[in-house]
Amino acid sequence: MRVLIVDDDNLVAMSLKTILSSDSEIEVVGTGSSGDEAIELYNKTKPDVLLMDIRMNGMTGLEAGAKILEKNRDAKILYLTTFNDDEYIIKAISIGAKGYIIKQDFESIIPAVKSVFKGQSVFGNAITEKLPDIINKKKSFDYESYGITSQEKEIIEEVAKGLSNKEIADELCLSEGTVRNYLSNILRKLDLRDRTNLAIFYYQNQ
Amino acid sequence: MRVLIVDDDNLVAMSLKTILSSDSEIEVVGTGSSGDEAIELYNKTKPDVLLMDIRMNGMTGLEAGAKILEKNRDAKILYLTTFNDDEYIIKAISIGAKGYIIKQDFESIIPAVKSVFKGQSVFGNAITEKLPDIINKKKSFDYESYGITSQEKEIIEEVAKGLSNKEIADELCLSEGTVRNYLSNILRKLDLRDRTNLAIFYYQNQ
DNA sequence: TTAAGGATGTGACATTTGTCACATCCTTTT
DNA sequence: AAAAGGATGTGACAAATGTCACATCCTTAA
Repeated sequence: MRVLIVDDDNLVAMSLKTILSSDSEIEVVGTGSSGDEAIELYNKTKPDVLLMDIRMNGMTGLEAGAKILEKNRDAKILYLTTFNDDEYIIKAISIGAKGYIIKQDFESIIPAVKSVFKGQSVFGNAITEKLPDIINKKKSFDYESYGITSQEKEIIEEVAKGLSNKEIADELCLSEGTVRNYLSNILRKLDLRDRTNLAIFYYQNQ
Repeated sequence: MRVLIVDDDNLVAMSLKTILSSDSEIEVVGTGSSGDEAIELYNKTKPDVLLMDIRMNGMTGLEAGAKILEKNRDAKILYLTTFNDDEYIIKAISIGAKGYIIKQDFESIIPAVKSVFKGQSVFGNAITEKLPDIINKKKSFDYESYGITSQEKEIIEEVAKGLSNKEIADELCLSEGTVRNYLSNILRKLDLRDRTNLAIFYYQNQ
C-alpha cells in the first residue's frame, strides 16, 4: 500500500511518515508540503492513497485534490484537518475525496488509510457526529438572534411554501393586513427586499 | 468489542457471526432476524456496534435503527445491504447511522466494524463512488423537457438570485417588459403562480 | 419570395406587495 | 389605576408584479 503525504507543516508530515511507516503494509512513497507539490508528487509516484492537509499555504488541499481528481478519477484522497470544518467537509465530499479525519486522532489514521485503500470512505469521529446535519443541510439559521418572534417565524414558513398574504392570513387566522405588517417587519429585521428574497434566504439557510 | 448482528436471512446472520467471531477483538453478543428483535436485543445487550440489514420483513432496518437511536443517541449502527440504494443511504445518514457497506464485500466488514467502534463512519466501495452526487443532490431538474429555453433559464437564475424585473432587464440587456413576458411564460410552463414560487421551485430542484 | 416563427418590445390593466401611520385590545409592570 | 408594550387590525398609498393583446424585426423554411 503506497501512500503519499502532503502537509505544509513539515513536522506533521514527518510525524505522519513515521507513524505510517511503522506499519508493515504501508510504504510512504513521498512527502510534500504544498498543493503544487501534491500534484507533482502524485503524478510522479501514483500512490494508492494521498494523505493531505486541507489548509495549506498557496493552493489549498481541496484545490489540489480537485485537480488531481480531474486527471485521475480513481485517486484516493484522505484529508486531514486540525479541526472540524463543515464547509470543508461538504466541499471535500463534493470533489470526491474518500475520507476526512482529524489529525489529533493518531490511532485512527492507519486504519483510515487502510479502509480508503480498500475503496471505502472514512469520516473521523467528530465529523461523523455532524454527518446527519450535513446531509440534511441543517445549518438552521438562528432567527431568534435577529429578533424574529415565533409568530413571525410561522409567517416565514408560509412564505417559504409560496403562499400569498391572503392565504397566509387564512392559514394562521389573521387579517391580511396583519400578515403584511408582520412580513414587513421580518423583511426589515433580516434586511431583505421582498418575499422572494425571504424564500431564497429560507432555502439557503435551511 | 461487542457486536450485535441482525439480518432476516438466518444464513447470512450466521455467516456474519462466524466471520466476526474469527477476530479476537470481536465478540458477537447476539443475532436477530427482524427490526423488533433488533430493538429488543439492542436494549438487552447494549452492544458497541449493531450490524444490521436494511431490508427486512416487517420493520425495516432503518425504522428499527431510528427507534434505537431515539433512545440511545450514541448507538453505533452499521448497515449492510445487498445492493446500493441511494435513497437508503441518505436516509441512513440522516438518522445517524455510522456506516453503510455491501454484504458481498466480506473482507471489508471486520475493518468497517472496527472503524465504527472507534467512532468513525465507513461507507463501502460502491457507495463511496456515489457520495459526491448525493452530497450535491444533483437532481437537476430538466427544464428543457418543460420547454424552457436557454434565455428563459437565465431569467430563472436571476429570479433565484432575488432580482427584480428591472434589475434582470439591466443584467440581461432586455427591456423590463420583455423580462415580464418571459417570466410570465416561464410561470405558465412550470405551472407556478409567481416569482416567489419560482425561486422556491428552483431551490427545491437544485 | 413569401410565410412562419422566434425574439424583443410597448401599453394597458388588475392584483399583489411592501410601507406607514395610526387604532384597538389585552396583559404586564410600576 | 396608569403607563407601557405587545399583538392584531385598518386604510391609504406607491411600487412591483403578472397578464394580455399586439407591434417590430430578423431569420429560417417552404
